[in-house]
Amino acid sequence: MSDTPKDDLLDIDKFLCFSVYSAGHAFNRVYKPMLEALGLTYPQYLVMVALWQDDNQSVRSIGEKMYLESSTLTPLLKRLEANGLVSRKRDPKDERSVRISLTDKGKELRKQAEDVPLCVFEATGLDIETAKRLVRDLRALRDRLDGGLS
Amino acid sequence: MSDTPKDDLLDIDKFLCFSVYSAGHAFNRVYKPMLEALGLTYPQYLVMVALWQDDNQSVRSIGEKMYLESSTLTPLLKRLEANGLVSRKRDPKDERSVRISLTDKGKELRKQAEDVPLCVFEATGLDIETAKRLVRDLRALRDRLDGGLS
DNA sequence: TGTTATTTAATCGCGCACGATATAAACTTG
DNA sequence: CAAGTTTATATCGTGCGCGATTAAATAACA
Repeated sequence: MSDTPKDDLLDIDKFLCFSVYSAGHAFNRVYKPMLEALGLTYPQYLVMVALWQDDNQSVRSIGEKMYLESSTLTPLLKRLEANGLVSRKRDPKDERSVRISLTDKGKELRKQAEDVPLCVFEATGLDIETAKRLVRDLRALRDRLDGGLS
Repeated sequence: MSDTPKDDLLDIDKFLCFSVYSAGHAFNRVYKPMLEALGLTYPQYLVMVALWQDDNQSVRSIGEKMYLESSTLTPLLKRLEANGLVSRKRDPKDERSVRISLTDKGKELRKQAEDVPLCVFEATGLDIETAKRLVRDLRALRDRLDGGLS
């Protein structure tokens, strides 16, 4: 009633960016205790999922899928390497790129991480349809936001 | 066809956490160049918005609204203080708490930041109804995720 | 061919974000 | 009022996340 269209816009925008921001932190808080048992952080877990889906990727390929820069990934991957989960080798066919492969230990971890997604999904309290719609909306949002920059 | 209900669940969950994660980064990327002109980072901007709405808050109060710990806010607020945007003073009525107040410069900045929200909203490419629904869903999601921990 | 331009990672500095811990003020009990 | 507890902020260490820069390898082309 008291809102002008402009106030409405400003409010929505403020809370949209913030609702994404704080929901991201909330996810982190839920994942953290579960992943601690696996010796992974939340971003490390996401990288491992990408590798479980598609092993032996270049840093560049992982970066494109995760929307992360090499300045973020290089140290993260070195930590995964130090924990014995992945190996980092220069590609013989193109020495500029580094290929990331799962070690046996890294492949093993997949089994131990098997029930994490379901636990998190239950923590969201969402039904499948709402979750699907949220995923669709957020991916479209991200692509719009990123698209405007390129 | 090939998806069992379980696969379905796992996929949705994986992408829900990731879609929030990557949308958060995308927002950051859109805000960054706009806020650079104001000398603010994205989290600093959110704190300033909280103060523009309600001046002279305690660190604790800001932390509750932002879902951030004092270990995050203290250095952030010191940077805002160093930039002359806020003042930090112990509350005489309770010397444990620190009250954060906007300086004149901090109040001035509000005008310069006035058109940021609309620019960002336009970058989202969303209509008001979709944005409102997203905000509602994400806040509910965050509260569910956080609620399970307490 | 040799020179230039592009691509790919790595490095560095800064600013979050949080858990664990510390410290000091305020409250609670006996 | 003294001793122990709870509260509010600060400090420290670790790990992202990114822009700017660097270095090395490859591609492009005159």
